[in-house]
Amino acid sequence: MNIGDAAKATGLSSKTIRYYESIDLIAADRQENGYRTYTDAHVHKLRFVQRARGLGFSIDDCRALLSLYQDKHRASAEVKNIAQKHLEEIEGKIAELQDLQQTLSHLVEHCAGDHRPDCPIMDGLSGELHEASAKVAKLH
Amino acid sequence: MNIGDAAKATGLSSKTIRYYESIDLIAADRQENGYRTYTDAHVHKLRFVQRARGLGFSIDDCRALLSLYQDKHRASAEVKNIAQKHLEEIEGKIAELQDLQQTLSHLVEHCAGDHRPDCPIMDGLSGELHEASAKVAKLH
DNA sequence: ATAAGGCTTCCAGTAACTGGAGGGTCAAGA
DNA sequence: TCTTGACCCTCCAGTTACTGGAAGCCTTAT
Repeated sequence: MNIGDAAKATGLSSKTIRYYESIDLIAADRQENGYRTYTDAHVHKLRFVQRARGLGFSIDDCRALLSLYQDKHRASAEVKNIAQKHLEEIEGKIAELQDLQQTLSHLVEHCAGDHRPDCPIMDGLSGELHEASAKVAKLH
Repeated sequence: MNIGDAAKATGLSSKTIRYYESIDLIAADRQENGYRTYTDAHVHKLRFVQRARGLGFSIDDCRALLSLYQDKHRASAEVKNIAQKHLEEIEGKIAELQDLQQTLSHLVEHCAGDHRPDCPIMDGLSGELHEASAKVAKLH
């Protein structure tokens, strides 16, 4: 199977597959003409990484997960540990974004959005943001 | 005021302030010895950008906001438009992350995390993820 | 005189690709 | 047989918003 077929089979782009090889994540065999060749085993690994990336795991996490994937004697605790950390990062990011969302939506709601220059968003950005946030915080 | 003092006054690092100058975001005056000089007006602009960045606005958004900040005849609609778009992006990201969080926490909860190799997380990554997601979706 | 600190510029690296240039390879149709 | 189009190859640059570090000047205090 050439790289284009592997790409179709995995949902990754050829570029991305070459990139993964360049960072020693997933190696491919080569034909005489220099073309990369992919077996079913290669495709399974690529799909594995594609799914892990889709869940937001970093390439480094993928590297670790891939090595556990191929380790018959792995402890599920190692896998869980990686996933748990990633989950906590995601939860942290959600909390951060929700904070921003609170502050921003408050500002946006109070902006007339017309031809006049007066603007609570600008007021917030030019120095009254903490006060605004404090007000929002009080409401909850 | 030298760059170090401007840094302390704004909460930005000297490096970052120099970077903002290098991308033509906020220019500084120069002394005879080549040192940058900052006035109160400079510091206000720097703080403005620092707050906007803190709310997650991109540098390009900051550029636009800064120009509106200095425009006495701006229409608040322009500001609101930028903020609204940004807010929508944030809400989109929150939704994405919550999706990941659902799927991941489901997988993590069902992993024993012991010495044995059996692992629902690995199962998910190696091909049963969609089924797992579907199950999670059904629960809600 | 020298040492400590602050200032300067410039280069490289970060994460994970993506786009594009320039150029081989292969199979099918005229 | 030639050519066309669809592949494939490598290498370089660009993306975001900085951050770290090297090499070297300026200033102030001891």
